[in-house]
Amino acid sequence: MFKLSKKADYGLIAMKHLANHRQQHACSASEIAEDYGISSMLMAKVLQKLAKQNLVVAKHGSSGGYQLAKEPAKISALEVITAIDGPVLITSCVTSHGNCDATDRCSIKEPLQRVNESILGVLGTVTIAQLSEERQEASLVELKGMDQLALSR
Amino acid sequence: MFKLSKKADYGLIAMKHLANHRQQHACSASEIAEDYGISSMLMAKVLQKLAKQNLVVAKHGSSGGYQLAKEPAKISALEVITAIDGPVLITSCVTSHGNCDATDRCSIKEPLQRVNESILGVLGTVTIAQLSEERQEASLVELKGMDQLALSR
DNA sequence: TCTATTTCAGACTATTTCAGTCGTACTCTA
DNA sequence: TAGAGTACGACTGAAATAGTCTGAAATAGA
Repeated sequence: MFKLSKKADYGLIAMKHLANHRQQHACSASEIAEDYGISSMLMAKVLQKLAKQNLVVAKHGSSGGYQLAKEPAKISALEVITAIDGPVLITSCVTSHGNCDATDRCSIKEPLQRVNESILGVLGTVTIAQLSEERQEASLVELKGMDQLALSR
Repeated sequence: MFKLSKKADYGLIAMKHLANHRQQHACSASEIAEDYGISSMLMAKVLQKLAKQNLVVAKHGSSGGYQLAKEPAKISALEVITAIDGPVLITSCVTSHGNCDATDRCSIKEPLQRVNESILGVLGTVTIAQLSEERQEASLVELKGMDQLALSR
């Protein structure tokens, strides 16, 4: 279809949680998992992937856990999603190694790549900070403005 | 992940093909399928779905086939994709019936919905006509401009 | 009216992907 | 050094997807 994987969802939730608890101690995977009613095993897995991409920092040992590696405003949703699910590719053709068996015939590839970039742009624009600020007018208006632009012509 | 299904791909390819052969006779499913090296059974299935949503018109009988129901410029990629894969929903939470079992806790839903709308906007902007015009400067520039807008801030 | 061609519809199978679990090893801190 | 935590890969079951098959109805032309 055209959906985020659940893991990516969880990743975004976790990032938001960490953003809201920046000042405090590191949050353990199970702590976050409990807050949202998700299996702690699974949340741990998601956080591991985020840690591998240096989006969060892991702190071992007792009273350990995870913390954001950067400021929430400097982490985009796109980064989180790609960290977990790999690169965002709208079609399988789009990738560089031509696994599209109709390379020359599949004439739709090139324009779709452009669409893909647009979507990357949208996802890249949204930051964790925007997700976590509860419903501050500024960001919502900004996003809304963008919608209209995209729709306008 | 975050990909179009192959069927949606095929759908777009078929629509483009039909757009390029508008003036001529109706194209049969197997004719299109052969052109792109896809199983004709599968292509038929895809076209059936498109016909059900009134994006193409089917003509039964010998020398029958499919034709576009509207002008290529009036059909968006979004229409084609939703016709085949159903509504585009970035998260499973986003749907109206709350199948997100953490409705009140999953605080990420609301901002993601906004992102979803942006993506719908992008897909709704791209028309079959734009896909089929080989590489006419105008449309490319327009799309490029949109990318930059989305990326800029 | 007969036949060939083509769409239509839905059931069916196979394959791939995804979600989630488990087990074990490693790393800190108290 | 014990307990709390991360790290990582293998594994399983379920669900979505891709693709096939069959039998029917519609149409054009001989």
